Amino acid sequence: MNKVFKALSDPTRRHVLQLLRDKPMSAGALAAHFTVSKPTMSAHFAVLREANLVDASKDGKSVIYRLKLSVLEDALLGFTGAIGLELNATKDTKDIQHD
Amino acid sequence: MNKVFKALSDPTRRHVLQLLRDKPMSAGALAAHFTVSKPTMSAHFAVLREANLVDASKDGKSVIYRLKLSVLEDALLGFTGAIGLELNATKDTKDIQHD
DNA sequence: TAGACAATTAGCTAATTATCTAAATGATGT
DNA sequence: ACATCATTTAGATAATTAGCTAATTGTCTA
Repeated sequence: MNKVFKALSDPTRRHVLQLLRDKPMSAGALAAHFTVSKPTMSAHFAVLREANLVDASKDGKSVIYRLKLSVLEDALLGFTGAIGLELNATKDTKDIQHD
Repeated sequence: MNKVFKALSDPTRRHVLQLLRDKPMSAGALAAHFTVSKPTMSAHFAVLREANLVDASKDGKSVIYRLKLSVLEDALLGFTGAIGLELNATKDTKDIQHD
């Protein structure tokens, strides 16, 4: 959980997660949304992988990143639960279609 | 919001927030829960104040820290909303008495 | 097999962070 | 006024972080 919060402490990484919310994307497609260099983005991806927030799979020349929503959810719920902040997951993911 | 996530990236600071969940506490009382020095704790408090996550008020020789739950809630909801992670506040704080 | 393309690794730097001890500030009580 | 107690500030250091360019690895395709 500490790694998750460390990962979330950088705005670029939070934005990456946000981009991955809709659909998996390649490292290059993600990097295109930012002004920093590709090696810098690669380092951000490594932090997200290390926190287990994303999943990487090779597809030809590309690496496809996919958000692991449940890991994010667990970390956030773990924390809000400990704080007694009653954000509770509706878990009604029925109405949200992720293809 | 960035400052909130930066503040949350340190486990000591997250634990401080957790201790403040129940009741306001003095800097010294908070520091007593940790092994690091008091100046180090004071620096952590400064980060939490800077993020507007806590409120400090002087009471005699002591400084009393108080959690600002709504700021934490707003930052978390802002992020989960952007991600499309449907953690939603029940807001049934009826059953939780904060003095 | 050579070239092109996608991504990561290597190696570096500047800035930030967490930590410490010692000193300063500020309030209370004698 | 002075000693004491609570907390913060000053000043230093070691570790981490985000960023860069250049080089490497791996996969296609011509």
